[in-house]
Amino acid sequence: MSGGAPPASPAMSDQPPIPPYLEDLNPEQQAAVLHAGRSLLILAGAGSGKTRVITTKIAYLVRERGMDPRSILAVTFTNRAAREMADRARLIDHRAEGAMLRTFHSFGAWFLRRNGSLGGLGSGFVIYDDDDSAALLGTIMENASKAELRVMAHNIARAKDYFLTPESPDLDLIDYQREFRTIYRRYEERLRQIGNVDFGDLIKKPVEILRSTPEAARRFHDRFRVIMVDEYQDANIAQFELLKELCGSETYVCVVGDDDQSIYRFRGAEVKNILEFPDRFSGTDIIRLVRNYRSTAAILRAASSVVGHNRDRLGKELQSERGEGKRPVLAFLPNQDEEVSFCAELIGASRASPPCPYSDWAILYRTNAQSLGFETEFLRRRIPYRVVGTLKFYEREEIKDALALLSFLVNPRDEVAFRRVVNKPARGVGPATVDRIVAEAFTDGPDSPPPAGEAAGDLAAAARRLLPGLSAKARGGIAAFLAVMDQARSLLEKQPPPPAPPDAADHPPADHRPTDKNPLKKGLRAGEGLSVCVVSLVEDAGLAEYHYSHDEVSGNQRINNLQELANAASLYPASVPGLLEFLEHIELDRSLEEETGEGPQDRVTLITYHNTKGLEFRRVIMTGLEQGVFPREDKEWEDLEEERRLFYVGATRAMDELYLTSCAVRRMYGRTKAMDPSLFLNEIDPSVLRVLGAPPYGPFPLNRASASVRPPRAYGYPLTPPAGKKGLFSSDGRWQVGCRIFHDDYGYGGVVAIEESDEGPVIRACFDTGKKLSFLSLHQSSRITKIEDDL
DNA sequence: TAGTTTTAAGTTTTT
DNA sequence: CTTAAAACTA
Repeated sequence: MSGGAPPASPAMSDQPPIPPYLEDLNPEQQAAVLHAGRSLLILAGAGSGKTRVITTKIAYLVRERGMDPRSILAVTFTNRAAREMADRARLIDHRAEGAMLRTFHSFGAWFLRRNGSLGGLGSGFVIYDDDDSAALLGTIMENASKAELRVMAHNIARAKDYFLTPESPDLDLIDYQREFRTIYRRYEERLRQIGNVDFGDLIKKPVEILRSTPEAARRFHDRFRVIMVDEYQDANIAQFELLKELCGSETYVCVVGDDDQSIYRFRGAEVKNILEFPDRFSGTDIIRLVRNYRSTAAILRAASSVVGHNRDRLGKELQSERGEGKRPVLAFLPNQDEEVSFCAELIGASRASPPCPYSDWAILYRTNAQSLGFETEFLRRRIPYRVVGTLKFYEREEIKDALALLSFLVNPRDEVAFRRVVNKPARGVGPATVDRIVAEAFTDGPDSPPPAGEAAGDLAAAARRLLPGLSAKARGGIAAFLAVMDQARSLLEKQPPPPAPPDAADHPPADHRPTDKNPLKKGLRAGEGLSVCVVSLVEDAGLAEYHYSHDEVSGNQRINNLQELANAASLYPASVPGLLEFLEHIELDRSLEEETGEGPQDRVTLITYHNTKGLEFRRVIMTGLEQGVFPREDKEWEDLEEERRLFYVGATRAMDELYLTSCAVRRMYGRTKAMDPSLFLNEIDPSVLRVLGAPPYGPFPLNRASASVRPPRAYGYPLTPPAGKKGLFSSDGRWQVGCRIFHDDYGYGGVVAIEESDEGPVIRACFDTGKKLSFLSLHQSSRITKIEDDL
């Protein structure tokens, strides 16, 4: 680098000399870091080092400009990005730790905990997810099917994305039906009475509060002098409004985005936000980052040619700084099993000579369901993998039940939680009783404002009031339920008064009694902190016993899941704030923490295209490039353009090698369906690809020459036992005692005995999990595979 | 009414 | 093929 002054704005003339950690940046990046005008829009292509610019800028402001880190707010869209940004900024200067780095939603929750009262919200609110919203709508739309409720919940969520209230004229754009407005209004009303918020409220309510309370706005403008937004192209209208309200006249705002990477339009993201940013924030400077440090030129060419077919884009050409590189490989495969095998073979082959770590590989797919095939096959082949994505863990019945108990504990107005758990396990409390309690709790009429403090809508209090008038059965059940809640609450409240920070809980609560009191309790272990409360609640409410006795096999798993939830809770203090923090964390970040230690760290990544944003891998396989899968359905115009951007995002994750796979036939809904190659494949100049195989109907139109390349060999592995091995063979010669097998459900095992019967050989197998299974050789289930012994 | 069996439906993508 | 919702039985 020349060492000359970077192109900075005139105001920067009194700059100190360039610190060493800036010297590695290219001139545009440096300019972005040093920029100090009014507001800055960074148009940053994939792999152009935008995260680096933001983190460096944070460190620079703290270190060179003497800025108080607490006055810096950086907003991202995913928790992963927030964490990574914090880590990287801290590496440059530890003081950057003091900056606030959060997702939009987590920031909204943080704001509302402190300022919610300005909008009629207590600090003890719980965040409703889409399922909870649908459940609440169920109390409004008496006889609607689950599907209808979900559609309605979705529409309301979208209305909030667009910052539309039930009164907004534009509401018709979401759903033109007359009832929508009414239901949305009633939903808001009920949510307000209950005192909880949904996802959309985490953005929308702060905006409303900042607008209606200038003092609050001023406080924020005083505190946050610098605001940065990453992945700005994914901001929706409501988030844009929030950004505007957070910026005072003195606030420096810097947003970073790439219009080609906007992939959340379906969730209300508006590319307009980028295009119109300079109009909305006067004095905006624009810096473009087009040098790509991640991918080879060959990969960028393939990625660009697809997104280049989009009409609505600013248009830019990324310059690779990494040389030409290998041509991406496009493989046409017969079906999805071959696709899975192809991936496994590629990965296997890369482990030869200079072995390539598993973690260099990522397999991308369009829908989460597609991970299944890879998982089973990789398990079988012992290829270590990790699945990135939202965890189904929190969708599980037992977990949701436990969370509902906890939610009700902190907010006794939570009707959704109450309805879910008051009679589970059965306590003889029927719907009629529940309805009476709810009515009693919320009778104060629709337009009387909820009195502060004294619980209007307190369902526990209402239940207690009604107790004498209930039938004996219901009375007993309600009393038991209330007693459980009371006991759990006492665990939270009579904690030692010294404010115990999460990690300074050096005196674990005295009594962890695993099994004492009740012999039926199936040993849920309480650890530290909040887990004591979780375990107590789950056991006393009878949930543990309920699931345990329900069914030996799956019951055990459910107990394990509950145990895992309790373990997670042990990181939080056993107090009401601790519980709120725990619930909020679960609601807002459902990706599980990287479990450290367990299993190998070197693993292949299985991930949806959407989830890859911000990540990079040396080798990427983009799967399912078929019409209907990717792009999904027959999308048109904007929708199709969004799918192209998604392709672009996926392809630009690859540093060194890129593979594309397309199947001729795919199983869907259990039926086999013939597939056409993805439209995107036609949009890539064939000369930039190396093509293996051919699509089902005639040659690949754009590359007849390469199409003649011999198709990949049949992948798979031996199904016959290695010759010359001793052992007891079945009469049909397919099995021998001692041979290893794999079952999709039970895992690895071995054949322990072979008997002959009228219907042929009977194979008796024992699995490593302890499960035993017998089956006829003749009727070998497709779930069972014989595998070669590792000798 | 609770728990079971039968039938229908369905798959984006995420905070 | 899996999962959720309606239908049915004890």
